[in-house]
Amino acid sequence: MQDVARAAGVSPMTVSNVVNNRPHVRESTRAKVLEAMDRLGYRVNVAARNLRAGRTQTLGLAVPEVDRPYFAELAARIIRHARAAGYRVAIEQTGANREDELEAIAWSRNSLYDGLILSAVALGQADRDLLRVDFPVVILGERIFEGPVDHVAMPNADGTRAATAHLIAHGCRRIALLTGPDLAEANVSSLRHEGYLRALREAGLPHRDGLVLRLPALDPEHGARGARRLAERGAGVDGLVAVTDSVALGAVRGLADAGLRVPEDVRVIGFDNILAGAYALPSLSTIDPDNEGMAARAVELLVRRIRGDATLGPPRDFTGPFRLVERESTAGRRPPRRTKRTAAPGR
Amino acid sequence: MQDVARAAGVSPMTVSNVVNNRPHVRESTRAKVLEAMDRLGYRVNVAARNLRAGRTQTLGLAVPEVDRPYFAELAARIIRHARAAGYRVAIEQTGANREDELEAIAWSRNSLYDGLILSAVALGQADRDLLRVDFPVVILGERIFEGPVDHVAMPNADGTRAATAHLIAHGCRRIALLTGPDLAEANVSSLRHEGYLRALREAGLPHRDGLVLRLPALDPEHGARGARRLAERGAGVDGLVAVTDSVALGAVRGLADAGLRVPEDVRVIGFDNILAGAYALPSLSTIDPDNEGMAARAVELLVRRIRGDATLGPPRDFTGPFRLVERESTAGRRPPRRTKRTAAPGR
DNA sequence: TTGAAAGCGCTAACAG
DNA sequence: CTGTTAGCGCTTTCAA
Repeated sequence: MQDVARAAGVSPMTVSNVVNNRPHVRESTRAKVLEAMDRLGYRVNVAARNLRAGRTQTLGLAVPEVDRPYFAELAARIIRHARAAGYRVAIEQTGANREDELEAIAWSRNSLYDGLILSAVALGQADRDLLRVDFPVVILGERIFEGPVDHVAMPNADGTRAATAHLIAHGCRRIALLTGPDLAEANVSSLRHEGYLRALREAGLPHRDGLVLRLPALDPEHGARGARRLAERGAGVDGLVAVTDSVALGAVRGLADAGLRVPEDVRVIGFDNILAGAYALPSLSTIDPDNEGMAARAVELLVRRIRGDATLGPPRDFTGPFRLVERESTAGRRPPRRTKRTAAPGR
Repeated sequence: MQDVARAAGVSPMTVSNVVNNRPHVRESTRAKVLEAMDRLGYRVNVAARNLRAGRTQTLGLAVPEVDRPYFAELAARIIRHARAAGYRVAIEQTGANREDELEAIAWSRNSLYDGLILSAVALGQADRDLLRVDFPVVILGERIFEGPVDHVAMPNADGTRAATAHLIAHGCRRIALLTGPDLAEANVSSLRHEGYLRALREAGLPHRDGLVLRLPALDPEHGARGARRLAERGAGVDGLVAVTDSVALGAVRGLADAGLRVPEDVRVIGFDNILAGAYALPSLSTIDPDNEGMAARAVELLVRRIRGDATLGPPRDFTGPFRLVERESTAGRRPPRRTKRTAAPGR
């Protein structure tokens, strides 16, 4: 910048003003500076700017794994909204473990990001105090009640309850649940598990322990394996709720491997409404937790906290609406009439 | 840091040495400093460190869209390898357009990242000179011949050629191609298109214009739409090559919508070996371009360039091997007996 | 083993 | 409209 200033015959300050499109620069001066910048191939040093300005115009986004479709789609949405608000997004991968989630917060505070959106899956009630930081953080997806930071939560229990009730309404009586590891903390798996139990209770159906499988990871591989195990046990399952769509898609596969058809033999429903579910065969029924709205709200909240918006008040919990998306995997024995969607629902 | 130094009764330099785990610090001093850091809740300011050190220990990764499974999986791999080499990764989204890809390079040079891995889809031969920058860049996926930077390329043409030959070997005679927009530049779509044509030629099969569909985007939605269009045309297609797995999965769906079964009526093969293909129904045959090897090599190359490794020589092109992964979508008329194995991912 | 001095490149605040 | 001054927090260099 010094060099550009010298070359253009102005002060570094004026160069700075031009670089940042600030007003009060005469057109002729601006032109001179731009010419010099161009000639010398000048590029701002963002590190210096960040240091001086004390902010980076960058939001951190910490997710368990970038290659799980739900989080990949979430990241794309967050990036879109952040960009619209003038921020870039840096993605951190936490591997779904508590230490890395806390580490993500610690790192973020090292003046790397102006704020952090944390898609927490391993943090729980007990970590409340660790979140008591003087740094804008929004927790996404989880519900750590009364936490010291803003939350954009999913209707986990209500969603799974609706999903389970949907299967019951379609005549299923022996409904299995594929869920995740059983941590002490309330998390996606336990909350969704709860919704499943509630729906059974409300319908007066017995809860059978053998129909609940806890998978070590929420991905298609474990979904397929779990579904196969259920089928091989001969539990007579006629409905299956998976706590995520990734698991549900794997489960459909696993059932097919065991010779069971979806939805004829077993109806399957997931949670998340990932894109792949709409194009799967059969297409996957699911709970849509208003992903777009959650992303928009998380970014909006975070940006307002960063800007010190006083009208926000103390940290709050937001839980959005959900919508049951009915597709082929839970369709009636006879496929619906709308020819386009009904072709080859089985296999 | 000043504060910590004062509190511990040492100089800032000593604090710095402790923070960075440098040797030559007496144990008792280290303990004193750590205690003070802890008590004051000290956090390094990475912006300042970056400015002073002139490097950020961060690699940029520019991909068209983070939520396309191929790129999401690529990102996860790059992050893993980078972390092993002591770097973090910041992901940029280019939206698959030329301006943003060039912009990614420009931004990266603003002392934000130490190097950039660019998964270029819109840059071509004509942009060679724009890549002539004094900054470590590795291009991934594309093949801009004789470019001024390192390339880790995919065996695009050879892969699609093998995929097409595979269909021919299975008796397909009217093989369609679902490819991407037809840019002037050589890109994924055009290179894979070329491989398809070569295989037809080598088998003495006629090339029919009506069997090649150029989709506006390489996603399941357009894949499904394209496949439906082909089916409705009554082109009598018995095989289908898609330039990516995402398109192929959509195509299977579209064919089903049109009442065609895969593989019985139409055999389908994709390219990329994304995870979802292994768990789809039917599981998707595909070309595996050694994704793991490509990611490892890209990171290794970039890191060596950053470190100024002189043994590397001038920029080079690397093209890895590929492997045809045969799954249900191209299986013989009778599905194979080994149901278990077909679901196993070819990772 | 520790410390002092200097400056990375930029911009806020104010002066001209 | 443009320039001067000062310093963000850290680390490289060299001396003690």
